[in-house]
Order: sequence, then C-alpha cells, then structure tokens
Amino acid sequence: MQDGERRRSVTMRDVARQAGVGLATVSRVINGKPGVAPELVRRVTETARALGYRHDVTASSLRRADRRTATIALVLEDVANPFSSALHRAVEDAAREEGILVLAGSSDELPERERELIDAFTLRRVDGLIVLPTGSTDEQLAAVRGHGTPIVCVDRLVEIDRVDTVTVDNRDGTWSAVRRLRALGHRRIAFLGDLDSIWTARQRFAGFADAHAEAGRPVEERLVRRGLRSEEAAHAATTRLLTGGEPPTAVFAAQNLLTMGARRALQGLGVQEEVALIGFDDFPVADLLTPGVSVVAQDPATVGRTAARLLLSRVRGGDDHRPARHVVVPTRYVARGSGEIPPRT
Amino acid sequence: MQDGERRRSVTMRDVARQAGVGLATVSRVINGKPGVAPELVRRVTETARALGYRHDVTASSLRRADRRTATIALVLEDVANPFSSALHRAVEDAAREEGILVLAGSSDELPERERELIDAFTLRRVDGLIVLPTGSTDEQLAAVRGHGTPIVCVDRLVEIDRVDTVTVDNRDGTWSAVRRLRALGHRRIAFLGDLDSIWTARQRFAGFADAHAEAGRPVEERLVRRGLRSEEAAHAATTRLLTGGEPPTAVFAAQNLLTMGARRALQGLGVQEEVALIGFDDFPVADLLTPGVSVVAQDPATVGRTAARLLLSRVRGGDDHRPARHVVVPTRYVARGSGEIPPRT
DNA sequence: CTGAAAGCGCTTACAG
DNA sequence: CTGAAAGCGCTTACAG
Repeated sequence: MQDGERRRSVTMRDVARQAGVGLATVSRVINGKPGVAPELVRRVTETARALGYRHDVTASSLRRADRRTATIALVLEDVANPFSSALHRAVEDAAREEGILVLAGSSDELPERERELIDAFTLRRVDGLIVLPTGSTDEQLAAVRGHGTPIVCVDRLVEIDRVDTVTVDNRDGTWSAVRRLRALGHRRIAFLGDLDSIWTARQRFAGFADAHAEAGRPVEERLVRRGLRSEEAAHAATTRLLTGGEPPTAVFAAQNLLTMGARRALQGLGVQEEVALIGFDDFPVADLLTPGVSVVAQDPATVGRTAARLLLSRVRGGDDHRPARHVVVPTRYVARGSGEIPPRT
Repeated sequence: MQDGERRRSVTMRDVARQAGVGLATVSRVINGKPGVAPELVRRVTETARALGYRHDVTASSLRRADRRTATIALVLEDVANPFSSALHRAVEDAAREEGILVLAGSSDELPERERELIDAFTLRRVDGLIVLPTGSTDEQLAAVRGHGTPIVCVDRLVEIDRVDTVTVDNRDGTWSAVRRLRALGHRRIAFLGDLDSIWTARQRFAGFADAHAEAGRPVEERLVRRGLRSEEAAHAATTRLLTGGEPPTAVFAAQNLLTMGARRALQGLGVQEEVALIGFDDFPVADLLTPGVSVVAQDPATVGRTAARLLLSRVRGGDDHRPARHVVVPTRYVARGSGEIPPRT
C-alpha cells in the first residue's frame, strides 16, 4: 500500500469480477448512464469505492465515439506575462464549467516554439486550441483545423477557414489616445513599438499614423522606434530621444513593458511631470505612480472568456461548420495624469 | 479534406498496409527504435508522411510499459497571480527540456476546488503533480502519492511521505525586515496578513513576532490585522489603523496584494513619505513609486525550477524511493526607500 | 436491463 | 531484423 511503484491499478474488470457483474454494467454505472437496476448501481458503486477504483479518462476517450479528451490547449506568448495569464485564467474558468482541463505553453514569440507546442498538443489529441499566433504558422494552423481540431486565435487577427479570432481595437484605441495628445497641443509625439512582425504592433502604429493623417501632419520618422523587444530597449530608446535635439513632448508606448521602460527613462531624467506618456495595455499599480500612468486598457478576461466560448461551442460540435467569426473587444482609455500633461512651452 | 468532421484519422495500421510492412515495424520506426532495416525505415517514414500520419500519444501511453503520459499538472492558487505565473513559467521550461507538457489550474485557495483539480488531473493519469496546497488536502495528497504519482508541494510546507517541498524562508525574511524597522527606531509596527489557514501567513507572522521577542517586546495585538484576503481589505485596514489613536509608524504587509492595498491607503492619506512600509513578495514597478516600495523578494523562478527538477527526477523513476526532501529558497531584502523611513518624531 | 465480444490506436513479448 | 498475436483500460453495438 505504501509502495506505489509497480502496482497494477484496479480496473473496471476488477470491479466487475468483484461485484459479480459484467464489464459493460460497470462502465454504465461509472458513466452514470441510465437503465441499470438500482441494486446493481449500488453494488458497483460500493465495490468501486471499496477497491479504490480510479477511472482512466484517457483510456475511455480512446474508445469513446466522440474521441473527446476533455482537454483544450492554450498557446501563449508567455504564461507569466500579465496579459497572457489573465487571459489564461478566463479560459480556465470557462473550461471548468464544462469539466474541461487546460494545457498551456509559451511560444516566446518564436514561430518554431509555437509550432512545437501546437504539434505536441495535437499529438495528445486535445479537443481544441486557443492560440496567440506569432503570425508565421498559418499553414500549420490551417492544416490542424483541416484535420478537424477547432482553433480560436486571440490577440491577433488571422484569416483561416473556420478559425475564429478575438482581438482588440488596437488601431482605434491608439488613434483616439494620440488624438488626445494632439488636442493638448503636442506636436512632437514619439512612438515606441514592438516587433513589426506582430499584428498588434502594426495595428497600433497604424492608429498612431491615423491620428497624424487626420491632422494633415506626416509622422515624424525620427520619433518612431519600432522593433523594441524589452523594457530595457524602451528605456534606452526613450532616453536617447529625450536627450537629443528637438525632443518629443509626449511619448506613446505601444505595449506594457515598453511603457514601463519609457516611464523608467522619464523618471531617470526627472521629467515624468513634464513629458506626457500614454501606454497601450494596463499594468499593476500604474495608478500609484506619480503622476499616474494613463493607458489604453485592454480587457484580457473578456478576450479569454469570449475565445473559450467560441472554441467550446465548436468542440461541442453542432456549429463547427459555421464560417470564422471575428470578434473585436473594445479598449478603454484610462486617464491617470501622465497622458494629461500639456507640452512644455 | 476541408471537412474535418467525422473523418477517421490515419492510423499505424494504415501506414503498415500501405508500406507493406507489419504494424510492429511501423511502431518501431515511429518511435525511433533501433534495429530496423534502413530500407524499411525509409519506406515507413515516407508512407507516414505521404498519408499524413499523426501519432496518437495517448493511445501509445496506454499500452506502453511505463504508462507515462508525458504530462504533469500544476495546481496553483491562481494562474493569473504574478507569483504563480512566474512559477508556472519556470516549471514549463524545465518540463519542456524533457518533452513534457503541463496542465494548470487555479484553486482560489478553496480546498474543494483543489481537490477537484487533483482529482481531474490524476484521472487523466498525469505523470506527476506540483501543487501549491491550501493546507486541507493532506490525506488526498497522501493517497495520490500512495497510489504511485509523484508530488512536489510548493510555497507551503507539508509533511507527507515521499512528497518533496520547495518553500521560501518566510520566517527569517520577515524577521530580518522587521528588525530593520526596529533598528530605525520604529516601535509601533503594524502587521497585515493573509488567512491564518495559510502556512506562509503563519510563518510570516511568526517572523514578525520573533523580531519583537528578540527585543523583549510583546507584539501589540491592536496593530495586527490577519485574515486579510484582498487589496481592498488591506486598504481599509491600513486606513483605519492610521486614522486611529497611536497610529503605527511602520507597516509590514505580508503579501503582495496587501502591500499594494497598504500603499494605496498611505497615498490616500498622503503619508507615504512618513510612514514606513515593507512588503513581503515583490511586484512590478514597485521601484517606480515615490518612494519606492521596499520588499522581501521571493524568487518564484527558482522555486518553480527546483520543484520541477525534484518532480521530474522522481517521474523518471530510479530515485522515487528516497524520502521527502525539503528545499528552502532564500529571500532577499530589496531596499527602495519606503522601508528606510524613520519614525516621525 | 444485462453481458460477451469486438475494437479504439497503439506497444510489447514471442516466435521465427 | 520482422510480423502475427495479445492486450493496455475502456466503450459500444449486439444479442438476449
């Protein structure tokens, strides 16, 4: 009993023998199927408990008609990043309601890593996949989808047959935030952005450009820093911009790590009260900084919940034939002070 | 090809038939086992690719001698909380090295929820479990462990046969931080703590008491607030303490959400520069607040990595007989200003 | 309502 | 080196 090592676990067969019934009856009782004599139900239940029977879900899904494993998988950029983990949690909650478990993995924005994860998950026959795609795996996603596995992509738009997406209004959110800066009188606005291969980075830059176009002003390329991958990179870029000639009077940081890096740079130069800053995506205690950091806030919980619902309805079957649906979740501007600073005159 | 619905997937049998070899040979080739004629290896590999064969890992583990599923599960308090998600990421990285996937779930500190998760995971025959235990599931953990599944508990100490633990030096970390406050001259130090059912909450309070005992002073119960479950609760408690008679000159918050709540309260009263604050567990941009928030920092990545290594070595077998090992990861005091404020005279 | 048989997709002795 | 057979733990027609 103590040495769990090589002990054969107790199977339905054991329970059947012990209870003096057929294997099929045990299966029916364990699965709560109707049409078994109450007396047998009692005997089987009792025996199973006495013997310490543990149902084997993987074996059962193998033989089961629908072949469902009651697991879905989540491919994120990094399970530890706040946006991803909030999304993860929302997916977990939606899955739990249907008794579905979730596997998760981090691609680190590497297509190769994303491919391996999708591969490993499908080899385990997960019932569905929610992926935050790097953008270089469309054919693989299409193939997996073609083989029958439902997929929902989050955060980034992809156009694949029967692959739903849940994204956020990156472009509009950015446009309206930058517009505010312009309304305050800012004319030299810097843009800090992530890798151009990332759909959201392109969308946010487009929104930035929109706000300039609307005012009939060209984007000043010298104030644009794209391809920034870390807080440190944003810190360095911001410091350089502010210590150069004709420095920006406002900074728009298109991602939360970049926002933190930019803010760190502003505080390093002691100008956090003079140079405006707006970030895309919220982060913890942004409101406790002085001044508070204004942001275009996303709603990762809604993104995750929506994605899970779309996925689970396809997994349940019935509506898996419907064409891809593309849901856009709105963002919300949160004014906390840093985005309300007028240009230094 | 487009309608993935009810299409039978291609099996090893199909590949065998098509390649004109036996089923066993296909299995050998797919699993990269030695001792198959090169010509057959080629033919099978080719045919498998041509037919779009996808190995079924769950079916294979069912028949396999070791019955391993190459998955482990993680039971956290909340996958979205920064400590948990950093730990999760470290576990994922260690597991990836061995081709192992990870399932994760959130207990929300509810024993019932934790039980359900452990149950669901073991029904899926995961190879091992890493759990951040609520503290009320010891018998279940012992039973699961007794049935053969390796388990490592993190963050909280439990004493179960052959269940390793990885914890942090909560008591010492707290003791030495509170000691610093005393050295600065603080005599009225408030303590904000989480639920008493949580092992770490008790340990941290013990460290708090140690620092008082060492100075021959009793803990002032009126300054102690335990059982706080949220940022809001900490906010309210702190506000009440500071606006009452003989207010504390320093606050020790024994958990990161509580630290944020306390800090929000201090800023609400405008006394963040006058009342000292030290928190247990770091949080993002704590250094960007004014003053920066001093903390006793934990190292979730090391906790996760260590736990994963302990678990995986037991999963690989060989050393699963060894008694439980209890690893303690050190904490580190990070001075940022708020903990260095002397008492108001 | 019940059970013996077949079989899910694979791996593993076993015999050649 | 190779393949036919048995079987992992279960579910599902099928016949009674």
